[in-house]
Amino acid sequence: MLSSTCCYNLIPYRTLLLPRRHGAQFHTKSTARSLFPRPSRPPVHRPLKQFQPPQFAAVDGNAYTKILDSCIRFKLLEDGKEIHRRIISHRYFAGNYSLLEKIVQMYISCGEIESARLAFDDLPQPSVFLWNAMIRAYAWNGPFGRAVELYQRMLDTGIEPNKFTFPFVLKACSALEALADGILIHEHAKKAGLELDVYVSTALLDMYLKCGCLEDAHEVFCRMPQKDVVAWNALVSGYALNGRYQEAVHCLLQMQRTGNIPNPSTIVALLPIVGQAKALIQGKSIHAFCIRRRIDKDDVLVNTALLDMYGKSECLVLARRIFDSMSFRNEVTWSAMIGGYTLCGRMAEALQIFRMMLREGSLFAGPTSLAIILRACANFSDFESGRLIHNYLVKSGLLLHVTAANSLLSMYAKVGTVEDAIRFFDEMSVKDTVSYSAIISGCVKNGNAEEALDVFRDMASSSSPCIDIDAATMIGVIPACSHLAALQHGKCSHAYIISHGLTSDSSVCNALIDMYAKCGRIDAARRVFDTMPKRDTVSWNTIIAAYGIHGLGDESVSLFLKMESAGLAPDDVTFICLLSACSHSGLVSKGKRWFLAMQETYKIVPRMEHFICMVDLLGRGGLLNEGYGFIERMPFEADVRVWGALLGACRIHKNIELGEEVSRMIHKLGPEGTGSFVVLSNLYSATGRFSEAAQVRIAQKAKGYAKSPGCSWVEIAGVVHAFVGGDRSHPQSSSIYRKLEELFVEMRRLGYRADTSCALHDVEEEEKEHALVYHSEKLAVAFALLQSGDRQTILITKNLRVCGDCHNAFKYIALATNRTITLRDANRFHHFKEGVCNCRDFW
DNA sequence: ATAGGGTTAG
Repeated sequence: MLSSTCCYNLIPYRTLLLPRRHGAQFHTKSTARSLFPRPSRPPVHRPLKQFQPPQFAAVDGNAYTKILDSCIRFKLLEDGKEIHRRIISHRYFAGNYSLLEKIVQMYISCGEIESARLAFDDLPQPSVFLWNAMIRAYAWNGPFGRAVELYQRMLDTGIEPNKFTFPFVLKACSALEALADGILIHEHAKKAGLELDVYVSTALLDMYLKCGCLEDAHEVFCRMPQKDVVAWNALVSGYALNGRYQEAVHCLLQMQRTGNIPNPSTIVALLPIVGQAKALIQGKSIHAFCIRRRIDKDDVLVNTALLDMYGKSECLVLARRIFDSMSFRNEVTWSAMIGGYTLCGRMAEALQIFRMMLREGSLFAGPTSLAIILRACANFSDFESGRLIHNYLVKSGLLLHVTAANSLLSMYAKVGTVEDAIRFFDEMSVKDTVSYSAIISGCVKNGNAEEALDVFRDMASSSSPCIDIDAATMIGVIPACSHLAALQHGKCSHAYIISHGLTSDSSVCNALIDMYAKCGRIDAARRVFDTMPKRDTVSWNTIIAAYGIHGLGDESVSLFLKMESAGLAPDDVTFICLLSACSHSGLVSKGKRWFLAMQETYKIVPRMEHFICMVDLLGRGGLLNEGYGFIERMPFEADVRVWGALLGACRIHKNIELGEEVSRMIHKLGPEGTGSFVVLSNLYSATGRFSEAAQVRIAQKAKGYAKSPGCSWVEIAGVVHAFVGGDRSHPQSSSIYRKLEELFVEMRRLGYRADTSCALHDVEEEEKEHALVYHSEKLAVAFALLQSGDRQTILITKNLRVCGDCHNAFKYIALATNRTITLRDANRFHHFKEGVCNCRDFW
């Protein structure tokens, strides 16, 4: 800053020190400034000297002290700096510590923490007051770590902290969630006999709550000599923020019993968790309390919190009533209303409110509101609205806001195409961890796991400080490994998780269990499950499903029973996992019993998915007619997937009459996807009715449904090699085909005969056999045999279900090569060893 | 007071 500007700035002090000419009090910074408007041109013609007494050194410290007081009060930085400069240049003041302390205070009040610190460090012996001021400055503005550091230095210097020091440094600990430091400071406060001071104990309470140590917080609270509403509110909000609904409500009741009346802050702290718990009855009674006490009158915060609570409890009528009755609404109010409609699946109203917000509310929709509306677009696959919001984001410049951009990215990843999402991702000006995580999981959800791993590699090599791989990222990456059955990648992810201390995160472990199971390593999956510190419902569901796809249904059932004794209630997904496990292991009667128990004992209303499992269970077990009757007795109309399960079973058991009947039902519903066409066509082929099979194929083509090509892949030394049927694109194609020919000679010698009923077309036997030879899984296994070491287990993954001939062929391949081969198809695992497969004879 | 990325089943 030029000194001329400083000269000008010095003018006001004189005025300030004079009696109030304007007869006005200076209450705030803004009034102070408005009373002294800056002149439009730099007042170089009014040099400082004009205001200096004839002998500068004769100005005593008192005058500067008074000027500095004004600087502190009105945050006049430039003026303060000038005084600082003068004090430095005149050694006369060098020993005037109180003046130098004022300099530090001045810098703090002007928000110049670094300058304050420099001045502070120059002082030989700062007073306790100044230590406190400096610690407070860090505790309020950050960096919070500095506050703790300074506190430590204070102790090292031999200064006793007082009742002001503790609250400040504790506030910094809260912000850092630095529990260890907090506990140490608690000890110091105890020793200093200040633990029970109102401010210290309130700060301790707050620190423990922010660090999630509710028990310690409660202990501090109990010992507080006077518990005011503020302390009670702190406790309520602590429980609420940590998701402890029961304790929060209990605390509210206790508070009232001891004569403390909840105020708006209490209500606003409590309501979010009431909404989360969907505790509508409690919510209503809180609402009634608000009406009785009239604390909802014209209070935006209380009303918005009430509205949000009703929205989260899916009680839109009451939410809307509050919304309509509010005379003043802010952005949060509108967003909460939109969020409520979104949660209940009412897109039209959600969008309507959003438009109203822009039109009537004369509000600018901020990043948070847009995140909510974009989530609505994603949930309802409303791509068009999403694009409109994209426009709005571009126009308003909010696209530069990472949160808003990430919401948009996630919308594209969920409802758009992977290409759109990737294009948008590449164009994002700022990317952070969330952006990367969103695109990775988006790719996986759209079936492009390879792309996901590519993005992850980019992410890992990025040097940006905003990008660090966290638990949520890994939860996106691990399923990519599961999809590809890329065990090496999965193991690397596991290593990363261990080395970065993420093993305590249940969701990460759940993803790992799933990954190991889908990569054929049920043993490793179980080890993760057994060693994880805390198992939630998803953990149990995952391990039950894991044994299910390995055909170990009995283990699934016994885990289900263990889940109960571990004190976790099974949910609807648990039963889907359990029933499909029974189905894959042929445990028909057990499955039936659990389906009944689910409704009677566990009071779970079966969803479409449960019926799919049951039809699959009955159908695979050969009880085709029972399956048909089961569908007819369903309480709601069966969808394509339920009939598809039965059709699949008809194919396995070669029941053509029922198959036709079922396919008629499917066509009545209108085919979704291509599955039913393929299954029906294969059913005809399997029973030798090739012309019908061909007709189905033609009908499928005519209606524009393409069959997704069968594809198999295998991971060799960390690289995934993929094959489609008859593939000759692989660089080692010729040796693969040669290997396959060799294998066939040996397999035929052992008794293998091609099962041509699986071939799709009405062609000569020999030609059919030829088509079967080059099914993708056979190519993959030939390649794997060429590449992998002698005794290694081979894992092949296929996107569709394995055909009967390949299933049979794999038994002979395992026998001929004396290997264990695992084949994971769209449905389950097949382990081939010494000429047999662990799965029951469904083919 | 609203709040971006996340695991299981079919």
